Amino acid sequence: MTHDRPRTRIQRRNRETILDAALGVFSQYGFRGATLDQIATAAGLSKPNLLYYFPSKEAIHVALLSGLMDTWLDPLRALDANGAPLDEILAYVRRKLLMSRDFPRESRLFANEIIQGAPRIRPALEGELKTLVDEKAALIAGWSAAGRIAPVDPYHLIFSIWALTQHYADFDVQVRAVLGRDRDDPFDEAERYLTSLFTRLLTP
Amino acid sequence: MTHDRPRTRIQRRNRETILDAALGVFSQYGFRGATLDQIATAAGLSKPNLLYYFPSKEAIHVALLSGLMDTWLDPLRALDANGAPLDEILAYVRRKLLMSRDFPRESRLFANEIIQGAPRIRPALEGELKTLVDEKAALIAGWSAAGRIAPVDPYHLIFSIWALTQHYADFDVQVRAVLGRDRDDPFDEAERYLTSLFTRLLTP
DNA sequence: GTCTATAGAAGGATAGAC
DNA sequence: GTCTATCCTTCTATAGAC
Repeated sequence: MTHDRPRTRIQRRNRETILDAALGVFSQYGFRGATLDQIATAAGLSKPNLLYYFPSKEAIHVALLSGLMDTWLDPLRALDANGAPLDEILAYVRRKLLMSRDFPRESRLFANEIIQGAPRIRPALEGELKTLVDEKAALIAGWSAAGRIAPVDPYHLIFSIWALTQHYADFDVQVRAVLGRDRDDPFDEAERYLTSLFTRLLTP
Repeated sequence: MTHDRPRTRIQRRNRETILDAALGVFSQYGFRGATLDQIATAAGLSKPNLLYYFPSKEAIHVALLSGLMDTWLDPLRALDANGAPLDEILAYVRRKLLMSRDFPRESRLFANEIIQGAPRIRPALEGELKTLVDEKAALIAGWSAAGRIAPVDPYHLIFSIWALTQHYADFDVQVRAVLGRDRDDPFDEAERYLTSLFTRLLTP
């Protein structure tokens, strides 16, 4: 059963190589726009060899997506009810921005999936994702009601954190085209800008 | 020359039908993921008939994109140096949010193109787009320096307006999945939230 | 202008040698 | 485990009848 749990080191390594190559291709072209040829070339393997490790193109995509949702939600999970409200939210913003900087392909893979109507992860959106957001929104609403941060819609606050941080990964090309080459690293600028934005927004 | 300037009413109407159908397909699947069959079916025409009006799949895509950039920048162009700074920026946010609500397919078409590295509109990003943003950023920087709005990086302010408004079009599925069915129209909520956000951010 | 039929290339997946 | 060869489907685009 090569397609279930890899046993040898070679198998594990090849699966990783394939997933890494596939991440690059899927994140740029979407599921339908990506081809096994592109992935095989990027992975340095033959097309049939790909299909020795994964039963189909879709299986590769699913493997990427199922690992992704957890990684994607980790920064939000870490939002701590016992911390200082503003600090907690600013730290969340920074974690999310770091993910955009360090894992832009994952961000674009996710964006592609959502733009296409989330055909493969809609259940996770309405389940796992919604559950976690509901929980953290309640926490933020509590902070807000207690006057520890300014009054704010907690759901749209979370949306705005997603939008503002993922923008720097998903629209990287546009950001760099507009800023030109004579400026700081966009992510350093973004960190200062977003910190200031959320501080002003949330300070009571 | 059917592919240049349409003459008859039928030609114009069919070209519009095709472009409308293509907008739906390209915006969801991206250029490579879209097929002429899908577009033909959506347009209610045969595949060869599509290629009677446009010379190729790419020509349809290009036709959509070239019209798009102008439409996309109109709300920013309308930012008026003679208006009240905060009102001008809030009005810009509202115009952009309305475009997300009323033209989500255009927003996703643009998002797909950027995520894929902007292979067809990179020149427009570095030219037309950058020029306009530079001009409006200078205007905003002037307002900021004069103390008429709070100090702010004008480029990242513009990015944040794009990110926050386009998010409600491009990630519509996710927004609705998280909010569930028992809430207001997301766009009404978003308008209140974004107005409040930018008011707090920019009030001196 | 619109259709059926089809060419020719590219795509996903399998067979079978090594 | 990995490859070459190949099957079958789908895709873009064209030919040619009407």
